[in-house]
Amino acid sequence: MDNMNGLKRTNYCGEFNTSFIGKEAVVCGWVARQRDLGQLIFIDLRDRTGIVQLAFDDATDREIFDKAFATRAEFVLMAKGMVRERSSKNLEIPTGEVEIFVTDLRVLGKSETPPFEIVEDSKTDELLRLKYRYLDLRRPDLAKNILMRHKIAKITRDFFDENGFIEIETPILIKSTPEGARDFLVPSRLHNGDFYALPQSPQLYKQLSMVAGFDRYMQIARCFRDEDLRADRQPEFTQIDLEMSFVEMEDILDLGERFMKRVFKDALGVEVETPLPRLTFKESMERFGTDKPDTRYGMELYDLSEIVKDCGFGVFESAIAGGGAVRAITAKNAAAVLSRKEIDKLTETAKGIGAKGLAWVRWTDEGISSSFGKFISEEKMNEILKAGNTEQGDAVLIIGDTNATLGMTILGALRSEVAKKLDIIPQDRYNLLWITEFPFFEWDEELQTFVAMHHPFTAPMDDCLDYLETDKAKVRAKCYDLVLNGVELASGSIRITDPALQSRIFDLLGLTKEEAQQKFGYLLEAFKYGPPPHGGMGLGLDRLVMQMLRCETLRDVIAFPKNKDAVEPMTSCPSPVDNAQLSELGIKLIEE
RNA sequence: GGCCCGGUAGUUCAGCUGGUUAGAACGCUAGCCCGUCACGCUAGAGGUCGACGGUUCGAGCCCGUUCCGGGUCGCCA
Repeated sequence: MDNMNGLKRTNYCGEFNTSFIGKEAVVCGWVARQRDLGQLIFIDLRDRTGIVQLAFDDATDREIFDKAFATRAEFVLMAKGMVRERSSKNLEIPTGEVEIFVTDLRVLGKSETPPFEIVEDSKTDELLRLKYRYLDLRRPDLAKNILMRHKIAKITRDFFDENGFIEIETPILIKSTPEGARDFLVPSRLHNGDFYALPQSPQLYKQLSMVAGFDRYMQIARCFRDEDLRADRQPEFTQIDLEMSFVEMEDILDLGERFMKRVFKDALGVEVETPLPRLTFKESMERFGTDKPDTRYGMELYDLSEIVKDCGFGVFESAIAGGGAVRAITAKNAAAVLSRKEIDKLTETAKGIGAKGLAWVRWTDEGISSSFGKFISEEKMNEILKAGNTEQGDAVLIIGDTNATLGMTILGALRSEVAKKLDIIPQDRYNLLWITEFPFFEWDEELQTFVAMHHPFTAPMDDCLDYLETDKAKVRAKCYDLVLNGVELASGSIRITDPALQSRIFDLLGLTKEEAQQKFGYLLEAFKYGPPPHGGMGLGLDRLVMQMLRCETLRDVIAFPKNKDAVEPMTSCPSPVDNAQLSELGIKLIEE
C-alpha cells in the first residue's frame, strides 16, 4: 500500500475536458474498470463526480505499468499525470475526449471483489445493496440522487432565508402525545418509568416559536412515526417544516408556490406555472375519487345517479335510494385491454376496498356487452354511454354505493389502476396542485361518530363556525395539501389561537379539560400570553426529491434507509441490548 | 395482522409434463493481445436449487409448514 506523500488532488474525475490538455493533474478515486490490452492498460477511475480514463503503457515505465496491472475493481488510487487528447475518443462520457497518462500511481486502498458490481441501473436485490450500502452509494445513479437531495436542501435553505425565515432546531426528545401516529419512545434513565418520544413533527414547538416572536420559522426537520412502512413511507423521514405569523391561508399558499417554482427551476431547470391549480376537497373527490389526484391523465369520474335512479337495475336503484350515488369512469380505447378477465381482477380490487361489486360496459367492434344490460332498456344504456362520451372501443366502470364517499374512493382507486394498465400516464410532467377546504371531521364507521381529521389546533373555516355543534359534516377546515402527480407532498393549516374556540374544539373532539390540559397544557398556557395568528405547513423532503427524480421508492433518495420491516440491514438495527443497559433504565423484558 | 409476487453460481436470470452429470450472461482466477472504453480471445474455478417435512422408483419443479425479501390493504390525527 502506498501513501499520498507529495501529492494533492487537483481535480475531481468528472471535471476533465479538452481545456485540460497538456496540463498536469492529480486525481483520486476508485477503479471502476481496468482494461488490459497487453502492452497497454486503461483504468476508468471513478469518484462522486464521474469517471476519467487513466492510461499506462509498458514501454514508458515498467514499474507503474506493473502496479496498474495488479489493480482490481474498487481499489483506491491516486494518480498524477499529463492530460492528453485520446487518439480514439469516447463521446458517450463527458470526459471521453481526454485521458490522463500516468507518471505517478499510488494504491491507497485495496478491495476484495465486491458482492455486486458497482454499475449504473443495478438490478441487484435491494437487501444485498442495503447491507453494503456504502458500495451501493458508489453507484453513479444513487450517488446522483444523494447529490441532488443536497442541492434541493440547499435551495430550500437559501429560498427561505431570502424570505426572512430563520431555521430553528427543535428538540428530538419530546413529550409523547398519543394522537395520530404511534410514537417512538425513548426510556429515561434519570426518571425510570418515564419516556421521551421522538417527534412525529415539530408541530407544537414551531407554534411555540410563533408565540416567542420568531414570526417566520423553518426547519429541515427529521420526523419519526412508528407505523408500517411502504415504498413511500419510512419510519424516519425529513420535512421542510414552516410556520408563519400574521398570515392567512393565501399567504402560505403563495409562499409554497414560489418555493416550488424556485426549487424546480434551480434544481431541474423545469418551469412551474403559477398560480397552481386549486381544487376543493369536495371537487377532488367528485372528479378523481381521492384527495390526492393525479391530474396527468383524464378519465374523471362522472355521476350517473340521475340517469339510473329508476333504470330498473336494482343495484343502482337501491344505492341511490339508500342515500348514495352511482358514478362511473370511461376508459378510452380500453375495451380490448380490459378483457372479462381483467375486469374480474378489477372487481376483486374494488371489493378489497369495500365495493359490493363492479358494473361494467365494454363496447368492442362486436358491439356492446355489459354486466347489467339485461336489466335495463336500450334507451337507458344509450343515456349512460352518452353521459360518459363513451364511444366504440371504450370501457365503462360503474360503482353504485349507498355510501357516496366510499363509492368515489373505490372508483378513484380503479381510475388509477386502469391508468397504469393502459399505460396512459405521461411520465414527463410535474402536475402540482392544492387541495383546500378539507372536512374538519370525518365519520368513523366503527365508532359511529365524527372524529377529527387533523390535529386539534387546525382552525375551522370562518363560515363554518356556526355548524360546529349542529352539523359536523358541513364543517370545513383552513387546511390545505400540496399534491404532485398523485402524491401528497405537503400539508398545512391555519391554527387556532383563540382560547374560547380552542376549548370548544376540544369539547367537540371529546377531550375533557383535564385531558387537554394534561396533553397540551403547555401550549394552552403559552396561548394565554399573546399568541399571534399563525399557520404553516410541512413538506416531505424525501417525497419531493423522490418525485423530482422519478424514483420508485423513497429508499433511493435516502442515504441509509430502513427496509420494509424497519430494519437497517447494514447495521442490523434494531438489535437487543444487554440487561445492564435495561436495568439502568428500569426496564425488564417480558419473557415470551 | 390480511392479500399478492419473489427466493436456483458472487450478481442477474433460464430451467419444458417430475426423469441421466442443474445451464447462460456478467463477475472472478490464469494466459494471450499496443488504443480500449460493457475491450477481445482461450482456459478454469464457482451450486445445501432459502430451510424443514411429505408425496414419488425418482423433486429445482408437486403438496404442507416455515424463514427471508418486495408490493399493497389495515395503519399513517
